Amino acid sequence: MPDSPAAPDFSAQLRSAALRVTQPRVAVLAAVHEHPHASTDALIDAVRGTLPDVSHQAVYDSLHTLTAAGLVRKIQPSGSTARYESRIGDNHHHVVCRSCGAVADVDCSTGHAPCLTASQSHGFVIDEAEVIYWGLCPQCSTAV
Amino acid sequence: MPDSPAAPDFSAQLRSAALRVTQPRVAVLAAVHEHPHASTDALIDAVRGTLPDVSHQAVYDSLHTLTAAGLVRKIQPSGSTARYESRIGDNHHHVVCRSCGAVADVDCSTGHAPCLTASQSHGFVIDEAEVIYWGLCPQCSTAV
DNA sequence: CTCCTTTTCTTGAATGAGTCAAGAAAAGGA
DNA sequence: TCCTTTTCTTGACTCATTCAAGAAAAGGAG
Repeated sequence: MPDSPAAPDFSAQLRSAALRVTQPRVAVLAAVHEHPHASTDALIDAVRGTLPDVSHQAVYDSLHTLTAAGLVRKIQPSGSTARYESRIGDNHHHVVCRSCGAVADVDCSTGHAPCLTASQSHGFVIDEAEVIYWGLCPQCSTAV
Repeated sequence: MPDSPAAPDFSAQLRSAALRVTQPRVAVLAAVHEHPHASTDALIDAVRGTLPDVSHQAVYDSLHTLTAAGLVRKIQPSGSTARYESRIGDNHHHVVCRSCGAVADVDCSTGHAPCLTASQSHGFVIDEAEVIYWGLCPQCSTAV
């Protein structure tokens, strides 16, 4: 009996990724969905909202596992601790505020796996192009 | 009397940036030029090659100062510690090996401040687009 | 050239995100 | 329901980076 029809079925996501369904993992997955771009610390707090006694380690482990399984994506702009998001597989990018660290999503404008074409690859086999736009968020740029 | 005509004049660079010319700073600047994309740790070692008794703190301070002055650029791909390079002001990007962490430069292919155009800026005032290409370096991709 | 003020460097301790490790508990197939 | 494997808890630990206080060096003034 699904109690929240609108919410994605996290258990099913875990199962289809061949992962065991555990309370911490479901809670972490839910937290990442609820708080896009949240830091590990913020996620630990969020998870403890529903599961008061999870260890930080369980959250770290879950995040690693979920990231490895591709259910969650880890981003880590310079000067920031690790952040996670649930929007995956659509090759989108991020804008990061230099002042407050706020993060927002940006779709890939150029259309076709755009930035994936490096001018010289130096023999590297490239599989992903990560783009981070740096600047100031509305609040910080207004606060002169 | 310049003893190394080919080498950039680091003292002059410091002076024109209105920074005091100190041995640690000159040595750090030289080390960054000699070892592009080196980690802080590697730079500390390099600097101690010429200045055996510098404290790690002096190197950290110098790197901060030089970065703030724009004489050096800091890059920090996910999962890596801080790295520094002396190639600045030409808006180039990087390829990073997922396996060994090797870094190489990539010029901006699209020509005109390319990636600087985000599709939706969410009200952010964007001043820089940072691109990191992820993949495997020649050695790591060959070592099957 | 010498003095004085300011900036920078040394030394040593502290912070904090993230990891490691051993045993206890939970998941899920037999 | 039992058993094996995976995952979680607990608690210690690592390592890049930062903080802080005093000592030393830089460089302009005289």
